[in-house]
Amino acid sequence: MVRKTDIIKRAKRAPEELRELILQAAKDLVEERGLEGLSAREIARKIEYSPGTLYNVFKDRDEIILTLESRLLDELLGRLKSTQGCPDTRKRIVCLANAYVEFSSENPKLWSLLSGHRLSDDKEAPDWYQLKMDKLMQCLEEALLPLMEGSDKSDVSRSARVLWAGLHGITSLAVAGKLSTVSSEPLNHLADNFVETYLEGLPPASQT
Amino acid sequence: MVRKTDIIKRAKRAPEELRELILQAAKDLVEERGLEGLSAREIARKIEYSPGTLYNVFKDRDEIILTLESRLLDELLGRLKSTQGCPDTRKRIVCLANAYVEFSSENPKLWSLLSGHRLSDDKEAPDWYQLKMDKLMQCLEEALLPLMEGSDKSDVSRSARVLWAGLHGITSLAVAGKLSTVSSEPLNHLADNFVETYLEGLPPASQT
DNA sequence: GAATAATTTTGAACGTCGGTCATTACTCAA
DNA sequence: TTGAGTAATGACCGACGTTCAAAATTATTC
Repeated sequence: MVRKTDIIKRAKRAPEELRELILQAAKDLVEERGLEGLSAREIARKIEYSPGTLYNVFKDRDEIILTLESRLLDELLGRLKSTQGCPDTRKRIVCLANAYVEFSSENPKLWSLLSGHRLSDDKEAPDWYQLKMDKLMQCLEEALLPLMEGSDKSDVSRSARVLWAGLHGITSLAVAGKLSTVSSEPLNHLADNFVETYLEGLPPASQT
Repeated sequence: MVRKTDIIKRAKRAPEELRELILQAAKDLVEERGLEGLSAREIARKIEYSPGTLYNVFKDRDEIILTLESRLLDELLGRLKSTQGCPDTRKRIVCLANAYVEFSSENPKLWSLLSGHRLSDDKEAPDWYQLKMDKLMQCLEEALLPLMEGSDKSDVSRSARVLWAGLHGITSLAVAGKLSTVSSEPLNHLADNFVETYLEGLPPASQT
């Protein structure tokens, strides 16, 4: 026997459930078609709601994308934290870099949200986004600290940013296929070379 | 006395002239409103042609953007070449990096075409684009060569790519405002630190 | 000059998009 | 059962990239 609620189109759902449904569909869409393929209408089609519904849950398209980015950063942070085991300081940083590169390679289209998505108009990233960035940066700073005992806090902070930006540059160019016609050098070779050489070049730690 | 050709809307132009008109309008548009603000219709409005006309000159929007990118790369290459004067090898590379960073800061919106523009669908960058990249890379490789006398060609090539990608990462994150909530560290400090530290970390040249 | 051919420019039309909001469909407590 | 409150809708807006038959303009020929 068929109850009415089996047929209705406009199913009521718990708000959280709907939110997750939207985000999952959005993620799938990006994974298979990239940022360009992510449209409100397409999400709506996937989850069998009308486009308007999305705007009861998210302010706009940017907010959906930023939420995906946020979760990406969370996941990345998790990966980085789980590489803390290595006793040797340098190796630990190389591990961090490898985790970063590996993560970016696993799903390039998703990853490229982080480098490819620009906010419309001139509005800037929300606070929680910057906070997440800071956490990531802190992770790098902590790993760097033992190598830079004699340096200012600001030096450590600068080096962390340089490492971060460098990895970002390598992965985002690689994902965009803009790094090399010929070389086809494995991504992690570039990343390893970068990290190892940079660390090697840091001023030797002075004991106090 | 008013001749007919003074009034007509549909002025005939030399094809090259029209092409330049379009590109100039496109460039202006990007400079003031970024990639998002660059629409075929808006270009057409600016130059007082109809949208269709653009498609007699360019295949599609991507081609216009790629042409802008190409000219950017040309200009950058020019800047890099004009810093070759410095006798000291290390300083010369630092100069290259500074030229790069300076160039990217002069017009951030234009610059961010290079990092922000993704080709639609899955079509890849045209050959001449890759060739230009190779030239840029060659420029770096030449500057690196004296520092890496004992190394393989492939090592030099790899280091050039790392330098390039690192600079790309720093400038593109900076342009996107994603590098630091607090620090507000001048861009060139990061770039200098990156280049100098990386160079310092390169294996010492072996004399043969 | 007129007449014809060749070329350039047009702008309406198509399908898409992000986003809005009055209307509708549904839920549930009284 | 009813009526208030909530969730979902989908037509609508303005804008987009792109196409293409038709129109306007220029070139060529007689």
